[in-house]
Amino acid sequence: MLSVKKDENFNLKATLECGQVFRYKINGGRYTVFSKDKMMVIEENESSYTLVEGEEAFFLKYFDFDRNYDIICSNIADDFVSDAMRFSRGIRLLNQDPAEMVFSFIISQNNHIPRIKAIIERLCDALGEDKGGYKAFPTVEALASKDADFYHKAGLGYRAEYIASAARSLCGEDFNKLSGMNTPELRNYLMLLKGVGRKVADCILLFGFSRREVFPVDTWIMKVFSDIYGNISADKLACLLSERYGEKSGYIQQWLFYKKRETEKRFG
DNA sequence: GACCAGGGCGGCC
DNA sequence: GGCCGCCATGGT
Repeated sequence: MLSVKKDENFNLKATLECGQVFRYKINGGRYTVFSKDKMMVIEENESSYTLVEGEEAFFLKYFDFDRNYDIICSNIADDFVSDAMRFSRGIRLLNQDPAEMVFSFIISQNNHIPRIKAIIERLCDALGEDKGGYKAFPTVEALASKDADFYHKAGLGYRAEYIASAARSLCGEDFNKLSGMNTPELRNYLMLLKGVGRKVADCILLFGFSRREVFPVDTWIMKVFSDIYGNISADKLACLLSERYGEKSGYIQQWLFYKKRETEKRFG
């Protein structure tokens, strides 16, 4: 049975709660994580995490274990960034399913994380394949089989037609081909989908296509940088930060996002 | 009962 | 290109 060290490079709870993933359950020291049609059950011990259910190779790829986080976390230029890094140390960027990210982050727009999770769970229950004990994330084909009215009744509000439209657009699309596109090309392609703007596209690129040079700018990141850069548009800020932080952009974005939300949760 | 949320769209200039 | 009002819904 696979075990990994519980150290400064892996904090499972923070990794799951930092807003990059919507399908997981935490019961004390027992974590259940869902991705595409897979399920992983992980138990936390005093010094390690043990994968008690699920595929080992999938687990290692999903939790980004082919990357060296000592290097990623070293030589951080800005003080407020290294502060956030220390606060968030142990967060790993997950390698998630591209299609699942497309629909999850369309749902995420102008929405609270608890509600995003509830909506996604409802969609899985209604349209996901029964895997015996749990439901898979719905396939693009399954999502394309329903119309906007169905999603409206599922409580998606004005995002109902976005989901229906995106599903129809992506039906039959070759995601391996998409993975071969460079980041600007792929961003342009994603932004052709209804309901996908710069920010949602960047989340899909970062979490679904492992483009670590991308720096998604949402309302929380805007709060972090508004006093530094003043009155700047989210899109401009995203370009600027991606250029400044390069391949560390995704990690830095996650540290800042997590710290901002956690501290505001406590005091605000 | 406001206010806000991992924003995007359409209309306007 | 940039700005602005609106969009459903429900958690806090």
